[in-house]
Amino acid sequence: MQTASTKADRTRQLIIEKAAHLFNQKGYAGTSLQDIMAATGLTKGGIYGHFQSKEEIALAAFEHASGYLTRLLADKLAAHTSASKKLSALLSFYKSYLVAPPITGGCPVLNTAVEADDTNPLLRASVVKVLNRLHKSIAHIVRQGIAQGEFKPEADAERFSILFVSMIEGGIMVSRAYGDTKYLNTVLQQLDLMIRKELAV
Amino acid sequence: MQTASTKADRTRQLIIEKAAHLFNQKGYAGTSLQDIMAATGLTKGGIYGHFQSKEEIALAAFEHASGYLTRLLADKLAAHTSASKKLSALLSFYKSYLVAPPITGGCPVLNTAVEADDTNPLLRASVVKVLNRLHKSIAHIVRQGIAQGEFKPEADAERFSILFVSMIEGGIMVSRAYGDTKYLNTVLQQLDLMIRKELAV
DNA sequence: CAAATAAAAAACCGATCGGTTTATTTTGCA
DNA sequence: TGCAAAATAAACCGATCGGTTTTTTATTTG
Repeated sequence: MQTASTKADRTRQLIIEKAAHLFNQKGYAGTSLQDIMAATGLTKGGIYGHFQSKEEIALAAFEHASGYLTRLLADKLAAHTSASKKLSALLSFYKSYLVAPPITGGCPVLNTAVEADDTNPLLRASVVKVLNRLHKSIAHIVRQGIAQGEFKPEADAERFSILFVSMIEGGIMVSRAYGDTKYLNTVLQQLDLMIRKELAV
Repeated sequence: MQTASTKADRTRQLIIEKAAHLFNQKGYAGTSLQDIMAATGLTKGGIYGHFQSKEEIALAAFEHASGYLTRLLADKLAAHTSASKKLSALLSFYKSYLVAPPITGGCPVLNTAVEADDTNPLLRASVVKVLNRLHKSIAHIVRQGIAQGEFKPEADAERFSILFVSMIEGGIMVSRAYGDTKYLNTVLQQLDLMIRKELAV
């Protein structure tokens, strides 16, 4: 089974990657076809040969960005077997998030959720899917930690994953608004404390 | 000293109020002059007699929205003298935030911060001002609680206010993405726990 | 290497963008 | 109540919006 990387496939991928950065920085409404044309070096005809609408590009771009981050994250997790080390790996992943963002413009989930919640049902649905995956994987780590005897049996996995995601996204928003990593760092530090005090036996 | 409420003043206020809801729901880039015209019943000429640009409207609208929320919040605080009751009042304020949002479209600080952080320095600066006021007032409550003997002397006021704001904003984002108050409620519950376990003597 | 096919450029489309100018209406005050 | 001033409507502006059609150029593949 070959990758069948035709010119079209590569061009489509180029559009998605460039658009992902643009949408993440300037938002869906704030990014124009002209922006995407300039970033890819293509004309409208070239772009619309691969996509039917701007929204289709945005959807593909968000799925690319979130998929990429999810893969990065999964790699960090795979490096450890201990549940608390997995959670620590997540924290260090987000610690480097702002200083060297994998996708320019902050967290695509946060950005897309905030813009799309009232205006774009398809994008919102895509955000919910990603959030579900994230929650599921964090809750799974906690349950695994309980099963392995690392975490207290009465630890609430769902509850912890909700706090984990909310706190990090909130910290990213505040830190980006200030242009100062201090806020996210404080949140990450608190999460580390919660892991050691509330989860660990 | 009379309010000097001329027709112009009232019209300007109408534009600001209608625009605040529009910008908060659809964002700055996603809101057009046409939208504001439809919401106010004015034509472009009528609007541009009061403002010089769309950005000026957005700035005034954000300051109106955040000022309004700040005042609502200050009222809740003024009803109590105990520091822990003040913090609880803040929690219950945000608990009713999603079910009956004072400004349609969620939290203006969150929405504006996410959209403006990379694109609009003036709006971003205005967001930072509001965040600073919020942090200052929460930290002040904690310090007051320490002085009144309600809270532990070693409690870290700055740190708590960072966690407070980040957690709530993160919870709002997640709950709005899902269309389910559960996530914000979990965060608020955790904050209540932190107040009783980490701050209270 | 040539024919068939796919991809991209170029030109074009109506609608809408933010913003301005000019006329008209409404307001407030003497 | 009438008149100046303020407020708004109406018409207009060039630029840009997202999207389509047509033509040219690359890329396949037999």
